[in-house]
Amino acid sequence: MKEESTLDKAKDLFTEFLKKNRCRKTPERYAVLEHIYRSEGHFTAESLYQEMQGEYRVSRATVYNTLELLAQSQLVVKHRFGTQEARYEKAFGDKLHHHLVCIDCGKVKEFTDKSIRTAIQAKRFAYFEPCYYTLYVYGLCSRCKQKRRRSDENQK
Amino acid sequence: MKEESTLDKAKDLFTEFLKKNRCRKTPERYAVLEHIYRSEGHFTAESLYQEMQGEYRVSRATVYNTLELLAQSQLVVKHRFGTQEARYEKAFGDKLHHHLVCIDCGKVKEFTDKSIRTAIQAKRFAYFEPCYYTLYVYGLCSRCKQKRRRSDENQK
DNA sequence: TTTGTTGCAAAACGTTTGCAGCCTC
DNA sequence: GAGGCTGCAAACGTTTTGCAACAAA
Repeated sequence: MKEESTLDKAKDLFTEFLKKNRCRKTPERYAVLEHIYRSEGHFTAESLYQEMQGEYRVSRATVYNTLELLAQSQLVVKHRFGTQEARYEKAFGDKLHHHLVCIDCGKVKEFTDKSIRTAIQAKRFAYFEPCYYTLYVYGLCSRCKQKRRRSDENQK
Repeated sequence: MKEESTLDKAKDLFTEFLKKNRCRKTPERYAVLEHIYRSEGHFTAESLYQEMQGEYRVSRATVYNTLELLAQSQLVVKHRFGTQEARYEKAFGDKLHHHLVCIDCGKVKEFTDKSIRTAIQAKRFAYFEPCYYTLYVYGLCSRCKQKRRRSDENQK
């Protein structure tokens, strides 16, 4: 039995999703999916659009449209860390993780925690069927914490 | 000893915060705080602005400015449930809670869970000082789940 | 052949900003 | 009195939309 790469599996899942929802399998949609699954880390709609320009010609509209489909099919997670711009990341094949967001500089770090994950996944809801979840812990990164301390001292 | 209302306590905390950050105590800022703490549930910057018009004349700019200060002082939490518009809720005096967000209709429900809360609050980070956190569980509310089931059946 | 999808540009939307005047401190 | 804050309107950046052309089914 041949081993399938994460990208291949993601493609299969996307195809299945498109079929189920009677959407067309356009090359643009697969190009977006490929680009995302070949890259690492977070990205924005605009950064994705820019990066893809050399490689495959897609319009911004299609990028947004495809991201919406990928989010619906849970191949991508859409984040809003308090800023105006939405940030995305691939959701399949990666370990589940949570996010630390610095309230001063906006930097985002990831972390994992088994007991948190277990507690959340154990939860059952009477009239709600969970699909996925996001946990953002807001606070100060060490750099910004120091900055604040310094400016507090100056104000005395 | 006189009992202080939640609103009074919130005002005191806000005053303290303003003093600490060398901001002015303007009537507009307190009007916004009062309105928020006299209302229930979620709101947007625009809905807050609209609601306040009869009661106290504040500009949109001041509403945004004050919401920012209230978020910084943690008297208000700012949420981004995947939509473009930010949603806010008061953060002081209310029980800590998490959110269920329907991915089809966007409706938001609250829930609490002690073991989740405990797990999150127990977590320590090496180079990060947490202030607050948000947990959003995305999924389908019972109504939208039924709707999907029906349309799936029709498509067969 | 049908009609969902595309690219493009314009529009919409929520939010931020610049500025003159006001009012805390 | 100084300068932070206000209201207003214009500007901004992100996302959505309308439309004609295209291509998947």
